[in-house]
Amino acid sequence: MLQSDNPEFKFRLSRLEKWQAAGTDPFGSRIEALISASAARELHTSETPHDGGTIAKVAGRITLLRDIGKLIFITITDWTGKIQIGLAKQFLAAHWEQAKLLELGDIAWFSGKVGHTKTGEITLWAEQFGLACKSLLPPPEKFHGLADTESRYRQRYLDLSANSESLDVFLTRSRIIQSIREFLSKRQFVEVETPMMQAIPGGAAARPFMTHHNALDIDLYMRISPELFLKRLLVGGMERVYEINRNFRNEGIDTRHNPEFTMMELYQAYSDLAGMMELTETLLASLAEARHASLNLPAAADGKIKLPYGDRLIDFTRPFQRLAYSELFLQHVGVAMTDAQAVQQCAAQHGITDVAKTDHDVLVGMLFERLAEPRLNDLDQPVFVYDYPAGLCPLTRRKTGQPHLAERFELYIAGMELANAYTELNDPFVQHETFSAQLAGLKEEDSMARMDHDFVTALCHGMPPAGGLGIGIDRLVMLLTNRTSIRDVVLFPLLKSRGAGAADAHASTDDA
RNA sequence: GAGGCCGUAGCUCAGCUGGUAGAGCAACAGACUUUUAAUCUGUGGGUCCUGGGUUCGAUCCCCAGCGGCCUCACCA
Repeated sequence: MLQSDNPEFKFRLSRLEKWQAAGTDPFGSRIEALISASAARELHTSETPHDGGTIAKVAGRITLLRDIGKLIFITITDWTGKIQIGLAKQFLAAHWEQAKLLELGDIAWFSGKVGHTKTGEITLWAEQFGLACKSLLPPPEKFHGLADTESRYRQRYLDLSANSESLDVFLTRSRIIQSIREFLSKRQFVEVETPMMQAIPGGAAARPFMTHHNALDIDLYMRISPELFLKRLLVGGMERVYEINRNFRNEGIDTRHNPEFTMMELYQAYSDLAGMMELTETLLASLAEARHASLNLPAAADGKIKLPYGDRLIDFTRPFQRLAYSELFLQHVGVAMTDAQAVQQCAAQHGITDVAKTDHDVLVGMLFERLAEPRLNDLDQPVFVYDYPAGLCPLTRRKTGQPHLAERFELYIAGMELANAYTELNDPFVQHETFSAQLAGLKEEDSMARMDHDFVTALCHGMPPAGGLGIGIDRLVMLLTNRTSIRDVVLFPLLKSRGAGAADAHASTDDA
């Protein structure tokens, strides 16, 4: 049997049987006419008498229970908050026995007048109540909640029900994504879904997950990016498209990387890098402003919108800082990025091997990541880094008159790469060449250049000039909810399995 | 992949120099009609992550493994 060795389970099971003996289904069904805990609290006014005014019916999980004899105070929690329920023997005479059966973790409904206690606590004085669902296992500690990180990730349902901050993060995540959809809808973007299983994993530089289709007997890859499909839609005349969905990258896991992560990618015909910069800045500033307002943070005297992140404040006030890649390179690496000889020398000095055989732009990229990028961590303001070495950007339009540069920016906030945008490459000749040319010193999966003939054919049919943008949604949520680990904003982050039989996510609660 | 830290009751955590484990909450029995993490009295509850080793004796020391967190490497 389930949990047959667990004494706690057995005690709760005996309570369940008492409910059944009284004619109550312990795993009940639909409940009508409910209002939320916060709505019920709002029914209370300064004129409301102690023993209550308006009748309300609420339901939720019992998170606190104080039985003081002929009176029981229960705090129930739903996803809008908490409300105290008062159960008095004198008002519930016939059902008092059942009131005494309620215990922590049970889900129950109560209806009665909303009043308050002598200490002023808003209280629904129950006239009727019922069990909605019996809980057979004890909830986490009522005061400290569930603190063990591993349990919080493996048994997220306990984290959500015991830790209100965690629930708040995920409700906020949903609101953020909804705001993004509304923002893009106002700008006439349409949302689409493109394949997550792809024959050629394109659009980014990352190792893909492989899978296999049995009936067709073909290997497929989980997508690392939707880019090449979204751009095909531009060719087809869908002038403003976006997708918010998962990408999969078979790489290391840390506080900023989960193997599956959510990305928003959009493409806008007849726009360009500058258009993407304006869109990004407007979108992020408005999201930050909304978050700032919902946190009830005091308005700064200078009108700036600052949100706490870790041990600092990030200033989302427009305009964001803009720094040219070449200037950052010169400043932090110490040589001009166009000076091939100096770059080689410098690379060798920093322990990079095979300098002579490695492509110039790749060396520049390595030095930049090593010496310049870390300095962006120190900034308390979002910063657009723009005009990347062309060799690193095989899907990006070259800068007019400066073919060694690509019209690309990356947006860094608090040391995280949050967004990446291009003026899209629509020249099929250049695209064919960058797909073909393996940059010296790079493995194929690191180069972003995998030949996709159909994509080149699409470009031959003509893709309007366009701007493209990708925003890491998980990281954005991290920033806006002040979480420094991506696992705190992904509902079910990938963890190692706990081994056959005993034990994965449900080790402590599954069949004995 | 490397290094550091961690794993003790359902939950949150103590545990000294190596001498077979404690608290709070939760549970169980009882008292209590205005509590706020209610309070009070009493009771039960342990594969000290797993497997080896050292030792008269290991939660503690050593080795290996499993899992988690952090830093780094790779990446977004």
